[in-house]
Amino acid sequence: MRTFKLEADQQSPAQNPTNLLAELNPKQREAAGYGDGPLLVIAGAGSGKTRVLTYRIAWLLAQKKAKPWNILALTFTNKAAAEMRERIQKLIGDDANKLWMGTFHSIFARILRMEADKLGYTKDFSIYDTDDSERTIKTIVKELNLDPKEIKPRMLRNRISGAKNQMITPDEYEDKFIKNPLDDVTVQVYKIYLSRLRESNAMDFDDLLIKPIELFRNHPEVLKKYQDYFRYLLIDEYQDTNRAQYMVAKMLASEYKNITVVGDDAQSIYSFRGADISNILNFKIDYPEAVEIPLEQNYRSTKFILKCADSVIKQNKHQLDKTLWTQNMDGEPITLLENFDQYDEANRVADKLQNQRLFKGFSNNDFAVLYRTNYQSRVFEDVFRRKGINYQLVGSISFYQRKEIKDVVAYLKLLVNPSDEQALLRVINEPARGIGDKTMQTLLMEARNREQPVWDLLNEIEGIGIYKPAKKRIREFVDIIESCRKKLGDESESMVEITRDLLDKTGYVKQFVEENTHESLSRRENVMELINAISEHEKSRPEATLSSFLQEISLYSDTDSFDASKPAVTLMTVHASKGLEFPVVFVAGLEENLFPMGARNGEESNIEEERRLFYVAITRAQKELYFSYAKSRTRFGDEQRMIRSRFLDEVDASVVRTETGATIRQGSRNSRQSASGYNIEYDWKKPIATGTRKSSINNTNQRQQPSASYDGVTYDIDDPSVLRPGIKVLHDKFGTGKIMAREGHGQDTRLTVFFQSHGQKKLLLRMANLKMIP
DNA sequence: AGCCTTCGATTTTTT
DNA sequence: ATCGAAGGCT
Repeated sequence: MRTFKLEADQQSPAQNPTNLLAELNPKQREAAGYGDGPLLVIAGAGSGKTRVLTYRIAWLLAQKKAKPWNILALTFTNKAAAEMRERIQKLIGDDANKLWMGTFHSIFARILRMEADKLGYTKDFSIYDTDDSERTIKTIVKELNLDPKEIKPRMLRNRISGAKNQMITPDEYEDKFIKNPLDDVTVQVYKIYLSRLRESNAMDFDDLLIKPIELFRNHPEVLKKYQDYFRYLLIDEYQDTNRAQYMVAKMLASEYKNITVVGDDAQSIYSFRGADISNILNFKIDYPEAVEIPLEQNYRSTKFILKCADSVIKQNKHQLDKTLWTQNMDGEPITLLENFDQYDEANRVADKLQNQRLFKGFSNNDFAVLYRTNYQSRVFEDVFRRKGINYQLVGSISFYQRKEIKDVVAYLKLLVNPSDEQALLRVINEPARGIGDKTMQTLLMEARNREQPVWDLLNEIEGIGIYKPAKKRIREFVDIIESCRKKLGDESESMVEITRDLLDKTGYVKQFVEENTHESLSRRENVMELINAISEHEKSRPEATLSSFLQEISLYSDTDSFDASKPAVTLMTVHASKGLEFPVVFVAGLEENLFPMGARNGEESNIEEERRLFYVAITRAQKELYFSYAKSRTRFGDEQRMIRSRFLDEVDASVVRTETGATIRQGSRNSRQSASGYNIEYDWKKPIATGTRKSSINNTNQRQQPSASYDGVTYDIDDPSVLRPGIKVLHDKFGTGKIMAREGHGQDTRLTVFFQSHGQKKLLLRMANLKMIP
């Protein structure tokens, strides 16, 4: 948002470097134009953090302090990196393409590719995602004759990943942590897992951060090379770095100490994957000469939204004290939507949103619906589809996690990296070609005994005791892979052609065509889409290889696909929304055990992180903010009563209203309920802005068409889902009445209403033309 | 070996 | 409610 405007617009900053920082506020300018040495920028939500980073980079270049390739900027998502690069490009032009800018994972994957031989890897190493890691661990658990049902591979993976993140080796784990049999198993599996990865020429996500440290430690000359190369190091979202990221950054910066970190402790929401908030808190201890610059002016949100956010974060005990302020307007109060169930919730949000679009000139891409867990998106998708509201779903079931995509990718990984055992196991019998479980188990055992990669064994299966027909099939399989692999080195063969050839020979796509179901055809479509992606990668860069494609997609996340310019409502998790902003935000599912989640037995640290997450959600909003919760929700297939989130009791009640204008003051769900169980005690002294507007519209209607036997205030129903048992309504013919029951959804909603003068009536909502009475 | 049925978990959040 | 995995049957 450009709230700030100085005279800078008269001249493009790129044309006149001295004016480059003119459009920043004094604090921002101080940060962006800071000279050499460590710099800590504590940037509150919406305070122009990205702006500072982009201008700082542009400034460094303009001052000729560094060439573009001497600057390394690390972000948390590819999307953030791409956006920053784009912004810098606008300031300085195409030199922006030469900057080293990307996620920790992608940048270090690149470096590891270049230095792979020093670590005993080839540059074509595979990257294992969480799923690959878990499968590898499951294989190990089985080999140890343990029951994967008892010893859950997922749990082991979490433990091992946790250890790796904190850079605890198996030996150290053994020394420090063995207290029970489970720890024992963990160490055992951990050790085998590490060697299995190495044998497979594969790295998991954690390795991409740890291996550079190993590299730099064992090869000081390599470290020196990169220290000299990356003269300026900038790190975004520093509060979410884990131990390994912290270490690698420290190593790179130790020579010149030109390290700028930007972060906000209030927005630390990734501790579950090892993020360590003390990294940012201790920055000044690591670099005593560091200068700290706080950015506290918010340019994003209204005063009300900011006040709300502030009241939330103030509940946290372990939080740096800071207060954001803004010159923006007060704005509208925040509205709380109270709903029956998740369908009611989605419908209500949809109606509100359409209303806002109609009456306030918002468009679809001004809206975001944020929720705690991905599965909540389903209902919204359903309802939005039915109502014809365009939406874009961010995250959730990732394209690259679909089975058919993972299969094809595994084929490609196997081509590029023959040692990739996980890929081999995945595709050797996909589609089914008669190489079954028994055969593979035998081969795996034999491979372990001979300490040989399984793939090597496939070429010499003669002496191994396996089912005869399987041998022939294995030979056929090996032939296919090797014939395709040969083409890899051939300049005249395009990546797309090789892939097509592979899919042709293996019959992978044919199976979908033959099956000819809705499902299988969609799978086929997905595979075609993957081929498109390969084609595009191939065209994008002359030096592109299958290997570079695979590495790129391994680190691609679906949040990267978010497109702010799409004319669609955005649906995503709060986590995915970090760093983004929307004019109108709906925070859905504000219920105990959902948001906050996992708050059993009062683990305070956990709750504090949930609260920070809530804070992140609130601070995404620029102009209007809605909270919503459902009293009942279907989870695991059955209905559950939900209690509204404690967060709703914590927010500053002076800036939040229910849509009928009631306060949401604390304790209302215990002491202020009507007999029907709904809060119908209103505070009309402070009607919310939208309510006032609605009632004035309603008043004009009333004048044209006086209602039966009632002359009090009535309210138009802009959203039918407020009509619930206990609510008083006015009917044109029957006069005043009280809703007794409600059934059906949408167009079909029927209400049972008891009218004082006409008795009980059943009405079809869309025909009844009801008004609401306070 | 491959299909079919049953059973169980799944719903944190992500590179 | 929906999905994948394990186990039993052909």
